[in-house]
Amino acid sequence: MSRWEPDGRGRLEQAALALYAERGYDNTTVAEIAERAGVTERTFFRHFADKREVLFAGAGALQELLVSTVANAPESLAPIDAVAVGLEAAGALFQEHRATVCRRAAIIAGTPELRERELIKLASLSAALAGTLCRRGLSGPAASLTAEVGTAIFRIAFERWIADTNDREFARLVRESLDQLKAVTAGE
Amino acid sequence: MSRWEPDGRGRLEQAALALYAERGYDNTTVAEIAERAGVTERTFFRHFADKREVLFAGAGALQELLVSTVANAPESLAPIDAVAVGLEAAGALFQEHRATVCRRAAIIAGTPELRERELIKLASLSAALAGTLCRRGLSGPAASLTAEVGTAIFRIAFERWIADTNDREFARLVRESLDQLKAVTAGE
DNA sequence: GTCTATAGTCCGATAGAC
DNA sequence: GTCTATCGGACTATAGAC
Repeated sequence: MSRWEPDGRGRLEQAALALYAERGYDNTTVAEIAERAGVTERTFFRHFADKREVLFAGAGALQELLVSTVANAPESLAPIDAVAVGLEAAGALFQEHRATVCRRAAIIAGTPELRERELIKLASLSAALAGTLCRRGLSGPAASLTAEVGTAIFRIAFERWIADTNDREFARLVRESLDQLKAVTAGE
Repeated sequence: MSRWEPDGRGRLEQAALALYAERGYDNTTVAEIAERAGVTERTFFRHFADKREVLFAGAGALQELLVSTVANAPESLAPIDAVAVGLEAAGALFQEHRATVCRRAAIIAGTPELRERELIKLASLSAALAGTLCRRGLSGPAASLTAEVGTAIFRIAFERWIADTNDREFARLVRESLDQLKAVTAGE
């Protein structure tokens, strides 16, 4: 039996998500989140660098899964297709938590500050991806471009997955977006 | 003769750029910027929504130029090539202010907070571009994808333009990146 | 766990330009 | 008179320092 309830970090994440959804991000103070989680304000800032970061706790795992999947994809796959395989694998991470992921997405979409944070997470994803592609033998500029295109596909597939009422699989939306991309860039 | 020196806004922009470069973004307060510009802190916040925005005053003009160029590009051009033409035109906006643009880029690159803001400006660019492409008759998803790819090319061409010691033309770097993109997505 | 700097908001007042 | 730019000061919350 410990002095504190366990998993303060997890409770902070839940409290934040709930409060942001209830009354909006701007109308929620860190003090309120901490109170609902049963910890002090100070504890919040020990777990999360700032008020936004609490919504992006899972980003690291997503990035790791994506990168390792791409790194281990068959050599025979073209770089862009290796990336697609990685995106499909990453998609599986939130495929089962659809309700929570959607709530979270709605909060982010309605708050410019949070959109900024989301975009820099995606930029970090893109940089990590580019590094992995380099290690697969792609030249620097080509790797950056492929990674950027990969995250663009991720963004758009995710958007469609959220909006989709038919609950189609994320992996399928990735494939569709990739095909469309190939069509769009095939010009000349 | 007016009560105040004219163009307080412009002076604030210059003061901010200078101070951010001298002592870093984090070590500069809004009060200091205002003081150097000869206005009060309050005036700063009437011109700029926050401390970051002062570095992105020109973003609106860039976006307008890009969008109108794409909107007026020949119908015969494939969407992705119309976007490329727009990017080249946008590039001309900073081609002549190389020194200032580079200083600004260096400050942004070294400050995560500013990178976030830059990314959301690019996202706004992408959204505006997608709208224009829709008006050119492209379907929604294809327009979003093309716009995302277009801003990816912009990002990478800009990066290379900044790093380039040979002072190659921005337009040329856009073309090179586009060609590379076509090669990278041509797989299968 | 407390203390503090600073970002950013809100109220109102003032003075010139048109 | 209306419109727009300025200033003054008090106020809250974030975030970092001690």
